[in-house]
Amino acid sequence: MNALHHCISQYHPISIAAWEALSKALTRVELPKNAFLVREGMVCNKLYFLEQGCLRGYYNNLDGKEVTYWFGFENNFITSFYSFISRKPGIENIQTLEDSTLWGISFDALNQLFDQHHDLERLVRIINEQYYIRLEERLMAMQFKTARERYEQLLETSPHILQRIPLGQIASYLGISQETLSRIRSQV
Amino acid sequence: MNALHHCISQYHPISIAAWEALSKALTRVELPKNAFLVREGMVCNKLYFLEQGCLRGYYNNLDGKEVTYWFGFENNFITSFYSFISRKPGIENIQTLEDSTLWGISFDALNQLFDQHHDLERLVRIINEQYYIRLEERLMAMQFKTARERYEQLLETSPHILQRIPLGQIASYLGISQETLSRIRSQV
DNA sequence: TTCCTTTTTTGACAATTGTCAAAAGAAAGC
DNA sequence: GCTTTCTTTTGACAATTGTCAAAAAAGGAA
Repeated sequence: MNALHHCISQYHPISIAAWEALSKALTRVELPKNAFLVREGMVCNKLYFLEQGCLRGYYNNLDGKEVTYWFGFENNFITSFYSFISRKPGIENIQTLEDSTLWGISFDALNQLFDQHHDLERLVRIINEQYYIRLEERLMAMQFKTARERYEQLLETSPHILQRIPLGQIASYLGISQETLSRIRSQV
Repeated sequence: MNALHHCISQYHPISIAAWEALSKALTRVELPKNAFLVREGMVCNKLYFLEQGCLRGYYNNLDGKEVTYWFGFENNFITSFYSFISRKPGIENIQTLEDSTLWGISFDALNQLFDQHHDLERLVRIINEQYYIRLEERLMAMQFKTARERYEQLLETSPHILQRIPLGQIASYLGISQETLSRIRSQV
């Protein structure tokens, strides 16, 4: 749980009371490789913090293909955001790509904590904002950069992805076919 | 200011005290068509609510082209999000596309209100979350849909954009060239 | 109205990326 | 070690989209 506390403190420090209440509400989750944390069609009731391992978010496209649009690594917050926020079934699956250790908190427990600890709600607001900025950057890249540029950007900003994730999933994440990504890599 | 109050209440009701404090902190801004609300290289110090009119967010790409990635209409919240949150200069310009009326609040004033009114911070957290979901949907479309599909989706979800915005800017927003969009339109 | 400016469309061609199929390479199990 | 399975690369070709240039259409101002 130290990793979570350290991660939190980089966003916004919270009171000891808030941290203690939060700690009590957390459940430890250990999953082997290729297990599912969230399945499509279900309401996602938990927000997770990933202490160790890695995961991907994907959905099954109409044509039957898996579409990976998201990876999670150590110290990332993980949930099926749309489902968790809207309380409706989501279309996304979240799957471990390695043996993983997470800490989870339920939607209800989190909202109760918000009522009791204003600083905890502030923390979450600030984290949300930072994740929004990241998403915005990704959208910009997707909208205005070529496949090659997106790959080179990934090499710079997240080289660890290349070492931990199969190429086909990275290609999907970049919005290109696996063959195109393979050709881009051979021409650098 | 009624429009703002109504808009807020659809996200999360706030106390009368919070609303009164917020009202006092707001400044009315009226801008003619083609005026700038935010300029690149500046720190954006205000969050706006658009009561009447429409705006676009864009930046100047390396090759000299304007890249439009965002439109705002009535009842939208408007800011240079990265700059407003991180307190650093942004690369984006925000420009009116029609005569517009907005209400603005400064970063400092908003954060002071957060300290005094927990429910106001909750409101902003919830609004942020809804905007995050919208952004996520846009990223999905950009990543996994063809130009034609993205245009048809825009026709369904935001037909008003077509009637108020020049084609070149819509094309940029969809991540395609104006010529391609023109051809897509002629083939429907 | 007429002129001038901006916006949209069209044509020709080039560049990028996708698809299908097969081969090569790497990893995991026995 | 040897299979078996999964992952990555390569080839050939098709489809999509971009670029440049010019024409057509639409909108504003005098």
